[in-house]
Amino acid sequence: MSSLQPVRGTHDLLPEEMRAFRHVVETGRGVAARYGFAEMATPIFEFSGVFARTLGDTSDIVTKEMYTFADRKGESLTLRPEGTAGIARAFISNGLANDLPFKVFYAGPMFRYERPQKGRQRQFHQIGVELLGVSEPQADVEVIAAGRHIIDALGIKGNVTLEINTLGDTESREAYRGALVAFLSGRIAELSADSRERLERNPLRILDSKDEGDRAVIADAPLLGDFLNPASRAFYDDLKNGLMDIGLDFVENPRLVRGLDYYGHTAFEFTTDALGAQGTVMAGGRYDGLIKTMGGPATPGVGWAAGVERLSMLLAEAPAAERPVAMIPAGNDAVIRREATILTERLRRAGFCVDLAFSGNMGKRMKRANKVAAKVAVILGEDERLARAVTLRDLDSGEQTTVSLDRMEETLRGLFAGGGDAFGGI
RNA sequence: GCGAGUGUAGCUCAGUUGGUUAGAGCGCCAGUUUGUGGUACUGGAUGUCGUCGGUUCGAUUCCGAUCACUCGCCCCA
Repeated sequence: MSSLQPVRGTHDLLPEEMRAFRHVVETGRGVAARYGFAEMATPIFEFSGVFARTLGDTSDIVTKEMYTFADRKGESLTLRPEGTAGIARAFISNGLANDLPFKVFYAGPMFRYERPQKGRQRQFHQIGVELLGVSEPQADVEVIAAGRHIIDALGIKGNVTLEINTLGDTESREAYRGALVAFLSGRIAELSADSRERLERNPLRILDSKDEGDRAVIADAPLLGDFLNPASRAFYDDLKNGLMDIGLDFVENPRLVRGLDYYGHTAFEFTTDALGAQGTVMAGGRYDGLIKTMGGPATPGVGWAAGVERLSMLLAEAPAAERPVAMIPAGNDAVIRREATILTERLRRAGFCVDLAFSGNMGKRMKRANKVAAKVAVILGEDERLARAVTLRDLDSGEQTTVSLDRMEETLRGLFAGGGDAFGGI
């Protein structure tokens, strides 16, 4: 094993893995486009304030997981830990509030200084959508439907469940927060050390604790549902009805909360039991206060992000690479080699994916053709050259025939189209 | 950040109760077949036994540290 290691929590994407990875991103991009989300990209680093202010200073991401550094001018920059803040910043920077709704899809690397585990890396990749400018719950329904559609289109292994909850509007949430803190303070002795700390910082998160003692206490805790004001309750009901109208199954999870401070109303997660502790595959919610908090015009928003690595690990089957044509010069004669290069380029210009065997005897070159899963071998030797022809061998059936050069592309297309009698009429 | 486990060939793993030349399967390379692949057969190469240090006559094996990964917590995608 080499001493040249990649940085902790980072990984190389070798071609085979990359195919699965790209399939996830391309499927996401394609499905999102059907829902009207146009792709955009923001820089992978921003001024640190973009994240520090928007994610909230109680979130773990801001308090201990950011890759922050000073550039040569002493400016504090941060590698983006998630995508929404950058999109929101771009939305404001570019004055996009005049053209609502604003619907975007994005894909790219994110960075968090965390302890790596399966499905949890320091550099990972997300795809995500954001829908800004619509305060009606139909927007939430559309965003969630796009997410479900992508997961279905990918053919994810195992069961992926949609869990939803409402955090209510600010008024409801503050009322609940007060009640919850009062309740938990009364039973603080029963709480885990982690949760005691969270009581001040982010009490809602205690609801999500995996500690058994905590869970016993939480079972008796007041429910957020009982603190929703009429508007918040109506919003949540509309969301649920909207999901049911289009046949999206969901499970209500009153303990589902969000780690980031900017969320309100809708919170949702798509989870699987196939990834151990990292079961969340896609998550999001509504963030009506975010744009204003960042200094932009008050604009509601809703969106989600999904982990590309997590999704690609769950891919039922990664798409196979395209089957090439193998160009096989017979022998090492300089004239044949030149001719092979010319024909290879000609086929590529004609749209074929061509693997040119550079060296070795014929057997070796054929083996290579087999290894790259070529569909057809184009054999070019002295006989063919003199006849201004090539021999085409179907590597699946073993049938081969010699065709004149001006029929090469046509015959190849026939073979790729799967026509059994592609050699017919030659 | 906390607790635990693992680290031997490109991959999956066996092994040495501390002893001189470290193994298998898969893969890779070559040959049987110098104008024909997949199957089969034959042969071959490859390791600072993660890294550094300690104990020892001697360490891949024992001890310590360190790095990486894995599992749980935390957090989240």
